[in-house]
Amino acid sequence: MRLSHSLIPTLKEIPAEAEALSHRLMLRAGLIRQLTAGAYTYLPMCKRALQKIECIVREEMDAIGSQELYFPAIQPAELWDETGRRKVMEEILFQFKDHKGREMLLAPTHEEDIGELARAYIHSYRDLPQQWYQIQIKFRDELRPRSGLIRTRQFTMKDAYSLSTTWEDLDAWYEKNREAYKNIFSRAGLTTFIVGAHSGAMGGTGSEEFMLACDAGEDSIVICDSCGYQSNLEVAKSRISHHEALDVPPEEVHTPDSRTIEEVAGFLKVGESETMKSVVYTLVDGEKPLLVLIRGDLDVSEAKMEVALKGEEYRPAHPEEIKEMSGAEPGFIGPVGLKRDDVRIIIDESITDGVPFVGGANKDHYHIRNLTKGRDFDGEVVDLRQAKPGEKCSHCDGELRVERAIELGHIFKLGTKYSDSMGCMFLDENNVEKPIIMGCYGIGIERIMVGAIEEHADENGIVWPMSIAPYQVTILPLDARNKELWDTAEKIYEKCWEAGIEALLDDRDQSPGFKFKDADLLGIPIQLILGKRSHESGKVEVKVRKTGERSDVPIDVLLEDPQQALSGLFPQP
RNA sequence: CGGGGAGUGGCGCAGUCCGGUUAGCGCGCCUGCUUUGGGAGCAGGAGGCCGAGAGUUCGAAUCUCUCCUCCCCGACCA
Repeated sequence: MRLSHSLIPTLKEIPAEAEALSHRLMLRAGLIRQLTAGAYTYLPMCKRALQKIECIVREEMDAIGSQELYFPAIQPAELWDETGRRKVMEEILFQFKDHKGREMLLAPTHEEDIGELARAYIHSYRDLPQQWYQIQIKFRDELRPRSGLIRTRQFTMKDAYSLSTTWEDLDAWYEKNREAYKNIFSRAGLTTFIVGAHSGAMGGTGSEEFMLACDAGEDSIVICDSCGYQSNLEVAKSRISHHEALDVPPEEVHTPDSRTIEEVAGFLKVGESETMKSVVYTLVDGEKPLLVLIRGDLDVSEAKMEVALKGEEYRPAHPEEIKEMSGAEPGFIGPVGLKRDDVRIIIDESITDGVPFVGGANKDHYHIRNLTKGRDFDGEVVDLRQAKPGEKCSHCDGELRVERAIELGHIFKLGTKYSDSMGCMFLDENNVEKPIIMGCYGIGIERIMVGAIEEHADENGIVWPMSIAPYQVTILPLDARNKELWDTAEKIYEKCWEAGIEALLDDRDQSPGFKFKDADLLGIPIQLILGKRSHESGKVEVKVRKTGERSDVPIDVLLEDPQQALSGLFPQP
């Protein structure tokens, strides 16, 4: 590509809307242009990088025996009514009617299609196992798109689905995909963490995420440097120290207007860790109250809550419901003296037997000192606590640290959730009908690109890993009036393409400084610089973008066999 | 959805509080001349219904109301 006639609109100034590093660089390097919130035009440089990424993903998927197919993005809404997910995912669905008035939607994901396809074609254990995948656009009307391509309303996903007859076979596919993912990310030049994750509404029996540490990420991961434990913060385990058990009688105290933990602890002059937080929810099924108890200085992880409730739906209780359940306003709730006797109580492990805490009295403006679990109240004990940096690792004596991270991929053991709801059955060798056991494996294509920019960029701009670079080489003839030098540049450019090297030629009439700055910003791995001096001595200067290293290569050597002349700078086949 | 911020040529901004010639600056763009190893210089030029609508006024980018859009934090996020 010749830069003189290219759509690579680089910017000297940083557009005001961009904060994330990758977002700023993508705008400055002319990769993307925003059309509306969460929807970007992918300009040529961006499109090329994405295509490279897709190729890598495709190769690795094919290598594990996964078959590529392609589902429609437009879907009949009934398909989504079948699994109930039209309702569940309502907020993020783009819905519309076709010209006949039929209700349609743009697919935010494709499990329904997999189910529909599997039940149509898979009938026997002889058909299994199989894995299907696609690289497809997804539409999600995100509540808040953000940070350039990190969270958008339409994006490209590679989603794969394994179909197995047994749980052991699911494990095998899960492992194969896990390995393929490692290959994909390392080939794309990314350093990823594999962390235990929350399966969320996807259901299933286990899941892991592939994360890239970066400030612009939306997730937090917990890392223990001494034993290597890694987890998504929302499900991370940690150890905390507990206060001593004491046998002191409960005592009601007047705590006027002290509602929050901070106010209560301050009023009674005790530490927040000596108080107990009571959070009230309503279980949607049956509208029953749920009381969650946790130490005052700690927070509940919603993800752990979902796990504890095994997917049972819940919502924060309304103030009237709280009043009705406890007899007191929010702020004075506790486990003792509740109005209703059908309150389900779940207790975080931070509330240990025998340790006295200050908790709500279920009476306005009163709390109770020395509430003690096992003596005054009890309930199901589960781990609900969100880990914090500085806490002890649950596996060793190390200290946990927390880093921001971006989720690049997620692998799930789905199990039979969709097979059950959509009737995806097969007959086994004993003529017994069984549900297909599924796995599901996703990768955000754009996020690989964003991750590569985030991980490798320096103060001068993007630094593409060779494997996903839009072009491998950029040629910079510095003196537009020097006809001979210009011709050499043209020849090198032609030769590169003949040799299978994707080259960019900066044939614009610009100053050397301008070309250098632009080349660095664009981040093409190799720069071939043709200046007057080196040209006169028959040489081209080769600059490696990543390291800044420079070396000279004779022009005739380069023209003879560019691949050979630049070998060492290209990844080995 | 809660909180905060912003909409003025392609990009970055000033002007708005306190209404008043022709809306200004830098970058980019066009023409010419000079320049050519880290975003060149000079000269000339093109490009704007100041987010939309309604109102107040002799007069609105500026004041009032309504709406729309975008960004950031949070909530949410198979």
